[in-house]
Amino acid sequence: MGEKGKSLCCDKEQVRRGPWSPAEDLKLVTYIQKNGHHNWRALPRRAGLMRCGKSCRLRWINYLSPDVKRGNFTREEEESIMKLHEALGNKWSTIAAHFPGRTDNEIKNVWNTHLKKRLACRNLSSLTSSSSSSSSTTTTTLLSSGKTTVGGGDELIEHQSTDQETSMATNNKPHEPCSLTIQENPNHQDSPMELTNDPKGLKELTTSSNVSSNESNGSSNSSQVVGMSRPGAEERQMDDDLIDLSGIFDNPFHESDSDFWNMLDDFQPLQSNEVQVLHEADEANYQSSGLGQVENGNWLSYLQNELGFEAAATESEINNQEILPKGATEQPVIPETFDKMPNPAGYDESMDYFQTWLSSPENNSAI
DNA sequence: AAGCCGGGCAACCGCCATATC
DNA sequence: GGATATGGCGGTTGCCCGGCT
Repeated sequence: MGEKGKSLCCDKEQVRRGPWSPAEDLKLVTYIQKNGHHNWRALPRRAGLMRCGKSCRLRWINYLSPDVKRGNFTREEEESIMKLHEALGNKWSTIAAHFPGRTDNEIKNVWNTHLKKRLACRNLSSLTSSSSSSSSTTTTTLLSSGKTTVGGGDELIEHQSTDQETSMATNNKPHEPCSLTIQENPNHQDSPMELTNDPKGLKELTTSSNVSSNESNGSSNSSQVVGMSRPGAEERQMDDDLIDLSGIFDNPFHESDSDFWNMLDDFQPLQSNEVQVLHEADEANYQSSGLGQVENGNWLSYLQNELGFEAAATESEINNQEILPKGATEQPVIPETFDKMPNPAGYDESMDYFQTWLSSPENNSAI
């Protein structure tokens, strides 16, 4: 290939770009659940998607895979990321390897949007405090706009870093301009905590291992909160090279705000001995990818039923690697309107969108 | 109420590494 | 060993949404 490095997996004239629609998501999930993803380039065509293979891969890895941990980063995760970044730099995939269920893209985003600023503030803070005082006293003040709980969204925390925090702020990367006032994520916790003038309470605020951050939309499903807290966590010294978080992320579905994932949650209890129909050649890959660890046959069937689809069942159909609409007997037919489904903003927030879309006579009849 | 602005994040782009022929 | 195909990674962009004026 003369143009090494160029992504030639797709013809830009032919592929769809931009946000993924629910229908596309479903197609991708359906296909991968049935066939695995041994060949990303061929996948979109076989799955009936007008997408670039790389786009499918990214969508799967970063969002649709059941292995992806949905939800917010805990304070500990954030601290771990900062430490790892200090040691590894922008090796996002390496950093992500320490956080099962977290993707490099997600960690990269968290770093760029939150942690980089926080670190900059800490560095600045440490400079300020070291020049003005040698005291190691933590002087955290809290400016509340009247609400009494964290999570109300209005609290500003003027934060001078602790010794522990400043000790981590050794990154030599350029600092972003920032003030010493940090807008704490209003949802940086699992449950409201009373704020008083009690310094102890303030300390808890800044060190609690139960707080979670980056709640993207504020609706937290308690069943999906993945606690990283453990006794003495705040004093825990991190391994420089390896942070073993295995066993912490055991729930493959962690979208705290998405009915889509909630619905999938509902089907976990239904996971059964249903045989996963796989192409033989794909099975090893499928299993080694970890996909096989999560038996999603039932929720897949549910989704397919919701859209009036049923999975290919016979060997020939499987070899054809296509999902057949109900009633179709030959070549797979992806309803035209299926691709014309709108992509409403925030569809992620409600799986009802599938039902709503289906409830439309024209859409339903298209299937 | 409407417009503006900034933050957050999903997705894309281009390059590199590795596998395969 | 070279050419090509594919996967993977990191940087960046652009859209959406909530808060502010």
